[in-house]
Amino acid sequence: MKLSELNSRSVCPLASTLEIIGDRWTLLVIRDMMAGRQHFKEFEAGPERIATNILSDRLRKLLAWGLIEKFPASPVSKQKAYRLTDLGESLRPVMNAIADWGLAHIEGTEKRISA
Amino acid sequence: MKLSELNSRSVCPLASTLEIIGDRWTLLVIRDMMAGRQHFKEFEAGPERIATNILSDRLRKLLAWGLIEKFPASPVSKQKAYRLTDLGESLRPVMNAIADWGLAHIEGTEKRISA
DNA sequence: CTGTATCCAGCCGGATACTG
DNA sequence: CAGTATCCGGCTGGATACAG
Repeated sequence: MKLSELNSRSVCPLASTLEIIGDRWTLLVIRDMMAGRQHFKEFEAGPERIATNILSDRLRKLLAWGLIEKFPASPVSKQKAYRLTDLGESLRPVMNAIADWGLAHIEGTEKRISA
Repeated sequence: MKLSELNSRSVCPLASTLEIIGDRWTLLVIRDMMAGRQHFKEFEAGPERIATNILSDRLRKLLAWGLIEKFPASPVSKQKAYRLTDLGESLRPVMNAIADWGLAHIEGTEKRISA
């Protein structure tokens, strides 16, 4: 299911975007990639402890939508890694807006992304 | 459960905010209020056809978090209506960021919120 | 290491009926 | 009008095992 084939509930850009990022996990995977993480294990090791089946599912969806891509982790090994496409990168303002709100209004949140 | 008592999955402001708006309905209710809607029936009549039990649930949560409030719809009648609190209003940049992204990247979306 | 598969409890949410 | 209640199918997601 490509982004262009997304069947939205309505013509509303908010509702349509929520079909993609309107859940509790997708944006966290994207956050990790924005922080430079590239491997399955790295995503799995995040502080929220995403389950492997959920992670697998989200990676598949993000690939299908063209928000992320696989690439060779090194020229020699066959190992693959994930990174954001330009389209995925374009979510950065969205991520920042959400994170900024949390930082301003939810007690106990911290700016630094845990490494 | 007040916002100050939100038990987040992590210290990450993104993850924490997603505990509140990380679903496919909450932000749509907020959108409707930002568009001036105030009554249960008006939210229910939105283009995405939210189910009444879901709407009821989200209104309750938003009230508990202090993002919306009830107020008398008119000085004479006892009718109540909903509106955003200042805290709820502060989500506007988040809403706009998400809607802007959809408008730019998802085909078929339209700027105008259906009245 | 990078995932996929499976079991399974519980929540989400659509449809509908009903109450104040 | 403003919700609450209930039925119930299906998805979400945690735990664990397993495969390439």
